[in-house]
Amino acid sequence: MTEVRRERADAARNRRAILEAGERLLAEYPPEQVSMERIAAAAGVGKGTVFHRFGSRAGLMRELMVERAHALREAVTDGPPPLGPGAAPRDRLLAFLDAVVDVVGRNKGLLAALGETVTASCDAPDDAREQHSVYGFWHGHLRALIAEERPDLDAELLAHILLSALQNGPVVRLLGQGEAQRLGASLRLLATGALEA
Amino acid sequence: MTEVRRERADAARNRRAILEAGERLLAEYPPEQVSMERIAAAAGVGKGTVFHRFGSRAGLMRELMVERAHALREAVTDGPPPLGPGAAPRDRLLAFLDAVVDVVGRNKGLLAALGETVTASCDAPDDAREQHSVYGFWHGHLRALIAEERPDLDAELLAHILLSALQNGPVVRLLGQGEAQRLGASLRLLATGALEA
DNA sequence: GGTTAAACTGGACCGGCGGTCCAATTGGAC
DNA sequence: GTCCAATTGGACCGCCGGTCCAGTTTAACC
Repeated sequence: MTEVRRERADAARNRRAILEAGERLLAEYPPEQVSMERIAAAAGVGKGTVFHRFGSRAGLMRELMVERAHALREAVTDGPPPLGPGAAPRDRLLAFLDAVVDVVGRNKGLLAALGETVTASCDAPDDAREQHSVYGFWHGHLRALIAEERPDLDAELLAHILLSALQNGPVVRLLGQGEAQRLGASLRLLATGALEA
Repeated sequence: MTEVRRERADAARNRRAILEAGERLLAEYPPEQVSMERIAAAAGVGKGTVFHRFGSRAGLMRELMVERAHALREAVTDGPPPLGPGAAPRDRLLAFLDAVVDVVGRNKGLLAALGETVTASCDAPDDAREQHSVYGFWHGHLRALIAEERPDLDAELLAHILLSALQNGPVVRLLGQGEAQRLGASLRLLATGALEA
């Protein structure tokens, strides 16, 4: 039984080119102006190639988001406290909120595009798939920390509410103007207020 | 100087038909499946008529939302306490949160469609226009109540965050399953926690 | 009741989107 | 070098939001 048929060299090269082109375009234009065709052109490949590798627009956005959130994910699961394991749940939660705000702040357009995806996918899919997405990971982490600190609260829903701020248009606009610190402060205020209620 | 040229009878009739068709379709299908052409067909008019009266998809959605939110708006400005003027800001705020959750819960798809509009319009427009929209009114009311109770907090941003829960996909899904009470409870928890911090 | 200007109507039409398809090309195991 | 499968890219599809305009309807005025 040989290896599972590696990805061809040119395919890997084009995959990188597509991801980088998408990243660059989303950093410069609002998501509704970044069509799949434009990404393909900017990457120097055909449209069919993009869909062959990523399946759909939502698939590409998901991969982009996974890339951007990778460092945070590792810091949470394996890194040092207060973000990683070891600190008190309350401290981990506050540190995580700041870190998430930071990631979103440095990728304004991307989260918006992902938000549309999340919203649209809420009509049919099984909840299991959500667990593998970036949103699912963020939500699961928040929920676990809240539940650990205050098992009597509705951690599931509170986690959704805290994250939903990051999909709100006016809030994201503020983030784009460098107000990340301000958003972090208000989110921490809400979180601590709920935990101490 | 005579009256300002009333709307013609057939135009008024078609306007009603379009609004009712849109309302009906949005109640039954997710917003991305409700195209302007479908609304026109369901209302028994041509597509051009719809665009003539409402300008754009966003315009239609805005009008629909204004209709749905009309009762709440009046209750807030002229109705009895605790929703209307007279009660303590804190009580008005909690009552308002419940009322907003109720409106959104009975109009699942509509807010989602409006959310896309709000998000998209965040790239160019002056903030003044936002004041006239339903979102603008809700946000302004919340902000004023928070500021009145706790002038030291970031009322502007906190109001946005509280409202953003209503645009979050998973949260709206819960609302669609009759969990309005659960959402109201968590929002009240967050609000009271912040006010007492 | 007839005249008339303006408001309204609706369907053909437009560019662009996400997504599909498949003939031609390319890579790499042997 | 051979050969098969993975990959490629652009033509193509149906649909969308939005525009246009020739024809129709309304209602104000005489």
